[in-house]
Amino acid sequence: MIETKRRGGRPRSEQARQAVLHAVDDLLLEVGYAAMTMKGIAVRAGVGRQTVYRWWSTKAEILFEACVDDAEEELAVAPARTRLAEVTSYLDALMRFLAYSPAGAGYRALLAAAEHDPAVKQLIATKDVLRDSARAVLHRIAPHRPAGDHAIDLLIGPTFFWIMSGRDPAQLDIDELARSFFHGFGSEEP
Amino acid sequence: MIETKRRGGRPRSEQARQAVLHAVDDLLLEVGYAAMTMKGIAVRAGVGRQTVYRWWSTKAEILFEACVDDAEEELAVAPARTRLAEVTSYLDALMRFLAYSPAGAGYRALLAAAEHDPAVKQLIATKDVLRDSARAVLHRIAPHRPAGDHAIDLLIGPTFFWIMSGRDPAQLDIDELARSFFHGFGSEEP
Amino acid sequence: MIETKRRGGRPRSEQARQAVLHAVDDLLLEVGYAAMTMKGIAVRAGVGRQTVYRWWSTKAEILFEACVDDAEEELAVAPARTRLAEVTSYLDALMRFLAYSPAGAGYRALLAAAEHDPAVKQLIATKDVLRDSARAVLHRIAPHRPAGDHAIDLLIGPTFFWIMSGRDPAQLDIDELARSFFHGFGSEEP
Amino acid sequence: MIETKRRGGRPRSEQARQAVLHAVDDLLLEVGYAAMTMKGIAVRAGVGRQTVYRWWSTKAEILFEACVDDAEEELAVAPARTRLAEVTSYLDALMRFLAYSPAGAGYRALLAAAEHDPAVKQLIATKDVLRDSARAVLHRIAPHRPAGDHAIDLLIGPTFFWIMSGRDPAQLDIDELARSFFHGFGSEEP
DNA sequence: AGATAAGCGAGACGGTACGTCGTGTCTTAGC
DNA sequence: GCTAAGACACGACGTACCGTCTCGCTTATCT
Repeated sequence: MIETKRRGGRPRSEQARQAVLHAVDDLLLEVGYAAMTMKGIAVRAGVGRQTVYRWWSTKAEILFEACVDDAEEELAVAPARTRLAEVTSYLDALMRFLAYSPAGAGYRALLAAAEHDPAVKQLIATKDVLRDSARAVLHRIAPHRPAGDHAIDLLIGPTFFWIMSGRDPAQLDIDELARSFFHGFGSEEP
Repeated sequence: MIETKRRGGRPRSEQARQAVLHAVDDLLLEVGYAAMTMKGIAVRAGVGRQTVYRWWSTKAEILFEACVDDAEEELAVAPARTRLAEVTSYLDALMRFLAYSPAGAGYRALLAAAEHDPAVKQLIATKDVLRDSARAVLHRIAPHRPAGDHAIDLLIGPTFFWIMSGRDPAQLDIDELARSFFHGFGSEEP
Repeated sequence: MIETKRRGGRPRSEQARQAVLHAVDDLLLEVGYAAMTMKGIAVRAGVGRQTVYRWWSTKAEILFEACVDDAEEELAVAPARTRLAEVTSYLDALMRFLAYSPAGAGYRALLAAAEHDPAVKQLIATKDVLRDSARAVLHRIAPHRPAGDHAIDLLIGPTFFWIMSGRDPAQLDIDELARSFFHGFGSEEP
Repeated sequence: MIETKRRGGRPRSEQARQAVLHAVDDLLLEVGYAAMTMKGIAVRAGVGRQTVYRWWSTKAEILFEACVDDAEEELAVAPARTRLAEVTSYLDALMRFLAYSPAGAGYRALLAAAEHDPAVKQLIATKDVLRDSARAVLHRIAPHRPAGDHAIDLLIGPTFFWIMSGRDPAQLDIDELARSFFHGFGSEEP
């Protein structure tokens, strides 16, 4: 039996769990990650503080649980006709995720928190949604290639840097980026 | 004259200023950005808390002032014989800065803080050391090109993403990255 | 039932309350009222600062709660054989209270603080231990009189002024004061 | 020569001295003794902080200098026809001084501060305006008596206690108090 | 007349208490 | 035995005032 041992007692309230996850989603957009507190989450969810601490250690854990599923879904793009279209479509999804999606906001907050806290770094390493999504795309457009990290970084890096350095997402030229992915800086000889 | 207006009053103590900047440098390495507090900085610097608040609003501001000069210096690479060597050399400096340099640790902490605080985002936007350094390199290897943001992102992005997503810096293949910068994902047709 | 409403939540810690009251008692004697701080009280009591602020607003409130019971007890004198003996005995208790008793030191500090802070003035007005004690004595020696404020001031005033103006308590002639209370300044015609 | 030794240097600014004394007077009424700060006094007087500290150690010293002359003057009553009138007139002046006069407010603040600070106690002991004024009255109405402390306390005490315990000054029966000063609590035998 | 010296307003200095807030733990009553 | 409520010890927050110091300047007396 995989079922966890339970010897009586009130079972965990799924309602409380959902309330906490939604509270985190809401608070992230309303006040931002830094101003989001465990106390605030509990109050917003209408839940006791101990109930929060019983199931999660930090706000990062809650946020991770709250946004990882959405993130995976948003980064999974449908196959396209050409390889260029496939990459373009993926980069578009990536940009939208990082720049506009609530789940993406959560992910960015977690990445930032990871920079300040090794525990968070370890947490998000358990499910690398960004690299996984890119790997899937690369596997489709070049099934005979190993799809190593190198290609993944080439694919994600420029868009990632654009967003993370605070540039306007609307001014990112996805098409040009997709072309450069295949052709590089230019035709000139290095 | 650029001279600051002074109508009496004790002048600012350069000694106190240096003590605070050094304290921030030290504390960043010793306890990390998250555990660094304004109070801790003041105590470590042997300075009154009001003196810190008088000249800086947040620890981010202090850290920015403490590491921006070093960052600029570390990212300025000497010209190389070939364009490939130039890029390789730059990517190496970039990787070392982001992954190993104390100034780079400060910069990463600031980037992360910017994700949580718009004020910090604005602060680091006043002096984009990363983009500026890449622009300088690109100007040398392709003087006839405008050196737009697109090329900058292609150059920095992959390395930046590698480091920021927590990968081992030692396993980053700088040479391959430099080649790909010129040639793209590969010879295959999109 | 007078019972306070309680719908869950950890109950107030009587231990913490006592610790705070004792800390105030101790600190008043050790460092004096002026040097006594909310922070110092909390530390001395081994209690969080929030716990102090949760139940009291100012050090004056704590001190009031800490010494009002003792004050009442010390000012309640046993009935004596003659009216003169009764008054003498009361004035002696009053002098000892104001000049030597720890509770009296607290009361003097509160009277002084009331002079600087209307809130304290209002606080000590809720339980006028001095006037109450005098009223009790006057009621015993002259049950047929209304025991108005006038007589109370005649009774307490001289001793009170002697102590509050910093004179040596030992040189106060209680017997003479008691006699004067009945006979006034002297036999001379006004 | 009593003149202080001075071998050159700018003389003390009488204008600054007056500004400080007036600032203290004003601030005492506006914000009260407790909220009055050395910094606030300096700012209000338009004077450097060091200038205040150069001539006075504490706000109590300034206040003492600012109100002692007025106090003496206000407590000096003109001779009256009868001894009863003399005492009544004095008690009235005493009540007005303690309850309504700005100088009296300063004096009450100093008395209160003395309760918290021995230095202030010592300061106001150098010039006991209350006892001095009462002694003068007693000397006039009973020149053949030594005018010891006992009579002074009988005279001042009741009014002093009335005011200091926060009673409404308007409800103090000066005439009754004056009569009682001569006759005591009543005709009953102790 | 020039030097010397002390007072002046301004304001930064190292400290420390303020009252508030968030932390993670605990102890209730209620379901 | 999980829940909501809320008190607990702890410590950082940013502000205010402490008393001291260091500026440039002014105003006097003493060579």
